[in-house]
Amino acid sequence: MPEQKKPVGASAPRRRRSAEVARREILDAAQRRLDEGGPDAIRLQEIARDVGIAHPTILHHFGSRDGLIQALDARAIHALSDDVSAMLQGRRAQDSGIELLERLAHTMNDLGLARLIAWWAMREPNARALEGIDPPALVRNISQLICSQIEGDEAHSTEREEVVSFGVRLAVMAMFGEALIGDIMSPAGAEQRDAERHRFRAWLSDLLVEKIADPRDD
Amino acid sequence: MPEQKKPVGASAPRRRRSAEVARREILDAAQRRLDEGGPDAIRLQEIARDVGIAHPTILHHFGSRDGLIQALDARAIHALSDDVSAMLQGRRAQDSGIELLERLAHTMNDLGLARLIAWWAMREPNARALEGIDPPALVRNISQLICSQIEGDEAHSTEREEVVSFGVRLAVMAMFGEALIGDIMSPAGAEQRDAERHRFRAWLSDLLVEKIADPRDD
DNA sequence: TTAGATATATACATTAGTGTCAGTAGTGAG
DNA sequence: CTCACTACTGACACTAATGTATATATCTAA
Repeated sequence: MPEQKKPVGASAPRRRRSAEVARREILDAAQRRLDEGGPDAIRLQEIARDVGIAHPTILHHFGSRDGLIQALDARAIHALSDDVSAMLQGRRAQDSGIELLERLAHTMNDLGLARLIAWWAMREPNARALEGIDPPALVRNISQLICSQIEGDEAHSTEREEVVSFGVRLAVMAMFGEALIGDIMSPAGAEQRDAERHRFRAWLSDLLVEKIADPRDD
Repeated sequence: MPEQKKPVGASAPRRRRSAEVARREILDAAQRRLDEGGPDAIRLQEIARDVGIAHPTILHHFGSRDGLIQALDARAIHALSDDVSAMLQGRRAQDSGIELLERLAHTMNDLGLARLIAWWAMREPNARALEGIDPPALVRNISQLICSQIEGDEAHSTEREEVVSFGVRLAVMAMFGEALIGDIMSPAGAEQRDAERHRFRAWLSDLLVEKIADPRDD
């Protein structure tokens, strides 16, 4: 009798997710791997183990490793874009300082966006847009919104708009940098880390609001 | 007759470098690969081809791929450390603003330090020191120097020193961020890129000098 | 010139990771 | 209940990258 090829003992009971859920779980696991071990840690077999599936299942859902990475990029970018849209909608001038910074920091840190963007930027040093989203346009939108809030819809000069856009970009870069290397540079212990970060953001927020609100140049 | 195992045709004339030179050339090539294609592009065979050697030669000099990467890290970190030391030596209060920023930007961009640090931070999310160098201590040194320059060696308060250290860290994070994602966020075309960056740095420098020099808190 | 040291080369072994294939098992619709 | 659909699996093929073993060429020093 030929040894049975099929059942082979009792394989683990199979759990069947909807395609959507499966994709989400896989992406979450991949994100976790990226956060914890860097780009090299994104390995189909390990991700599959995390999720509790076999690695060909990942290929079934994403086509290839590259497809998975692209989906990872796309998800993060759209999360950020939605975030920004929400900001643009909930337009309140007063709380814009610290709250915007905290929100940005949250997206960069907790959602792992900073790492993802950094990795992406390393892979594609010359890219100008990602997933159909145009970062300069986002920056410009935010800048113009802030301009109009400050000056009450008056026409603002080009120089002024550039300064505001500098401020926006500084905020983004700072939160990006903080997410990636903030811990390394901070002298604070693990307990005071959060408090110190908050103080830093408050300080930065003050700095930006002050400099941008006062149209004092030079 | 057994086919000859030895000479096999005329192989390319062999160039012999000193170990030091060989190591440097290999590291340079690896750095270039990292800059252009990200971490995944660091492959022994390709690096070897760039240098014009066989890949086992790299292993001869660095022991393993990991050894090469560690050497890459070490070189960059020490370059940065030396840079900082030089700053601390050439202590002039006046030009400290824009020149320090430009110098930082140069190290981050042209020497590829930003990419290397980003990659390193992604691989070792929980590291506190690298290659025996303690970033918080560097930050503190610079902060104290700036403090004493401003206040003429008076005793400065702890709060004040924190503010200054915030400024230093903001500068580092901003230049780090600019090196990695500055191009993506900038609306400027390739020609005006440099000019715009310079304006941005000048603006940031003003911002920092202004805020830090004036001990006006709240 | 010779001898030792070592930088470098060729050829090969090994492994790890992606991708393929053919079959299995949940699930929902009729 | 049956059937079609597809998420899922195990086994395997393939590739590419690291690392090893051993030989050779080139430099320095005596």
